[in-house]
Amino acid sequence: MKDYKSMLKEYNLKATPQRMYMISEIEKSGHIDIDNLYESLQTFFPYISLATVYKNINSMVDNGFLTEVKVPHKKSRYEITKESHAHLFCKECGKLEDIFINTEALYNEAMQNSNYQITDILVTFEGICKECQKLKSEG
Amino acid sequence: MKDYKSMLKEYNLKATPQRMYMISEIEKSGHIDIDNLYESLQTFFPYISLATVYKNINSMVDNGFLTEVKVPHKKSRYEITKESHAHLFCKECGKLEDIFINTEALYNEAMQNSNYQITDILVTFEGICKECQKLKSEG
DNA sequence: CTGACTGCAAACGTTTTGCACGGTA
DNA sequence: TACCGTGCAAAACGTTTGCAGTCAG
Repeated sequence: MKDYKSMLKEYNLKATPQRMYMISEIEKSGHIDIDNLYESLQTFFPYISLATVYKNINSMVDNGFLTEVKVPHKKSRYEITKESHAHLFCKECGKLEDIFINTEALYNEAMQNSNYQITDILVTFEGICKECQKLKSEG
Repeated sequence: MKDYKSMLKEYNLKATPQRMYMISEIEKSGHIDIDNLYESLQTFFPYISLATVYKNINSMVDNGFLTEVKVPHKKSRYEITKESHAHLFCKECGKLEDIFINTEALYNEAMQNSNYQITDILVTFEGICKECQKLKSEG
């Protein structure tokens, strides 16, 4: 298992087996929602409580170790906090992927056209992924 | 009152007083969440049910008359569907505003760097609005 | 050893549903 | 008149809380 212990310690969280497995699952899937996370945890921890999953997700989000990603028409998903990036969301299969784009122009445009002091830019591209395009064309 | 009747008819919805007032409130505020909408409806319809507000919001969203806007750490807000635009969100006071930006470059970048067929781009700028900046500096 | 974490059950807030009545078209 | 929309109450969800026992540091 990766060095999840020190990752947690860095964020002042105790390294319990449940938490370490949560992190490994989130890392593996990239983005995961509560229900899928709970389900996959159950194979390792048959008696784990949904409340525990919520509590851990909340504390990890609160101290910045995880980031919540709101998705159109779906439950929120969680990812390990990393450098600023955008998301690709497939509205056919619900898949969510990272995409790194340059938001400097956006930032400048928004700063010029508003009187906000902008601190973050959230970008989600909605569309159809390659696999779903193929499925549709094969019909 | 504006021509809310024909707006609703266009979307195959019956023009009830409750719905027309809902639309006028959403239009007036730009973006509104369920609770505030319910509250403002009560001054006109003291016996209106929250369930009615939900049912109407859902049917209007379902057929595209309204659009749901997900906001960080807040309940969703609803706006009358209009041409593509981005949002400014003040994380101090929670205000949400429209901002029109050019997303062509973004679109091109995402099309080139992914194999998605992109249909929509959701952009939210998070920051601090002018009024809250002032309040903070006066602090 | 102590405080933090876990699992369970209950509580809570939000949203949806079923139904009888009333209003729109 | 027929059907859709309304209000009410109850149900269904999703999430949080309180508590007693356990574990990580």
